[in-house]
Amino acid sequence: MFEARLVQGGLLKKVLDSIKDLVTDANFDCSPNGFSLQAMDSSHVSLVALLLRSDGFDHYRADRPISMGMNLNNMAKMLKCAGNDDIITMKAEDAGDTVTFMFESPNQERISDFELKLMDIDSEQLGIPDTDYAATVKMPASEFQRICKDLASIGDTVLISVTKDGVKFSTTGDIGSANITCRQNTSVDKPEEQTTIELNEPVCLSFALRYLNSFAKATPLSHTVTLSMSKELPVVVEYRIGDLGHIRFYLAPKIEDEEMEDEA
Amino acid sequence: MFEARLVQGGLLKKVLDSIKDLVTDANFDCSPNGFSLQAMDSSHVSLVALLLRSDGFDHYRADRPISMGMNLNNMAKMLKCAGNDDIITMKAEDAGDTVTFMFESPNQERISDFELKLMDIDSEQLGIPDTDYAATVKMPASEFQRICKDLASIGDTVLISVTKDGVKFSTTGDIGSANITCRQNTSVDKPEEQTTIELNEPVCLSFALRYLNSFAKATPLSHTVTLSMSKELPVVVEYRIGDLGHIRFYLAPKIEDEEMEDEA
DNA sequence: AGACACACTG
DNA sequence: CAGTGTGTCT
Repeated sequence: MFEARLVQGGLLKKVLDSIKDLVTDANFDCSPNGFSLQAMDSSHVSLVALLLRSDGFDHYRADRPISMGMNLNNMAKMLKCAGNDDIITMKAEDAGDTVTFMFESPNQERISDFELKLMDIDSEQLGIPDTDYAATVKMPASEFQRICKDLASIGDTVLISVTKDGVKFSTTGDIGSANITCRQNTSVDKPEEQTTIELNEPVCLSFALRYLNSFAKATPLSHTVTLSMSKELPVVVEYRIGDLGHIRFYLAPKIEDEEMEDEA
Repeated sequence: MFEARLVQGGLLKKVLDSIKDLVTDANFDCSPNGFSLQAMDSSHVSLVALLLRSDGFDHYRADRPISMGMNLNNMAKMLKCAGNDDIITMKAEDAGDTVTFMFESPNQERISDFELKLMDIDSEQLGIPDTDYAATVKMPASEFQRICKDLASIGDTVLISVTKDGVKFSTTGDIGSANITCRQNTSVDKPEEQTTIELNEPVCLSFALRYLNSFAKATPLSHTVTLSMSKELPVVVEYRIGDLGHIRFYLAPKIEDEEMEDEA
């Protein structure tokens, strides 16, 4: 038996909106630790890892670990039927083939329950090592989203260069080129408006803007985003979800040779 | 000679927006009692009945009853040319083949008139008996609209069950199933946010969500909607239009056998 | 011309 | 919070 109650149901709605365009089907793992998901995007290029910790829920019970395979578009469709301030409860039997979403309006006048059919999904759970990164940039999520959107109108690849002073996003395309530099600023009043850089070693990596723009759909979840990078390793784009957990996106950098392949 | 002046011209715009997708051509009846329309939708499944009482207009004159056949899409197109707070006056000669819509901006700075060609339309005027219903549900129109929209994303038929405690909307589809229950609440401060149930006998009827969603286009006309139901009889979905009249939609329930036909 | 994003109002 | 209306971008 699995049961999880989240008073801030709107968070779950936003979580699904942020990954349903990237991943079509995925297994949610319900364990005593929490409610989590790890999946490759449908083109098998990037990886999404979601964790909602059990202690972040208002009630949580997972008698034994179960895995629930869902079509994320269908799940999102059902969650759209919840109000943004509804309380959402998920329930599933250990051996059942459905999951139930219960929505309670804040005043309890309206109670809905939606039953979604589960599906069997092959999934390779990758072990993701907890690395120390050469550079970690923390910046306002909306600013990162804006930059990725703007640069995508010029080119399709962004070169991210981090030095101790700041982070530079560069692209080149048919019509010209662009560089956007964000300087470190710890001086701003509000922490969520700060851009901070932790640097062990300067890094300089290229990524496909198309995926970064997909990741940026998680912007409504958090004021800030964290980019963690090391040479030749996938970037980690992380959005914290209140005190509930986080969603992390992984994307391998483009290598020069690969860029040529893309053009072909 | 027919002439009717409505200071709240926006109401007429909304009325047309709410029926033009359901009914393409219809006769408006202009009589001393008021301005009314009764028509089947284009697939001959549901029925629309509109009544705007003469005393709700700011000026009203109908020397003798006339019937004006119009293409509702064309009429709606013309009304779109009126501002939402324009004063609208309709005029027609007894034997003419056109109707004139006059729009006056609130400050009288702009006066337009649009002439629409009338057409001959066959119409069978059905007598609608004034029944006592087994159950009448009054609820916020926006909530009804939301429920019909949400459920249509899951299934195509809704089962409406009314008991003295509340009204339950249920559907089933390929991806799963859903139930939304609204409890009676007369305690809320504002009457337009209340859900109230008048019950002689519990009822349980199925309807095609497609039509209910068309009916719900009338939501901008009123804060509340009334659903009147009796076993095996068409549901009446009524929106009051200020103190001007009402618009009523009728839809026959699905019978089990009919549902099977739909699948074929 | 249509769709999306933003800002505003109920 | 949600719907509407506007403005912008594709």
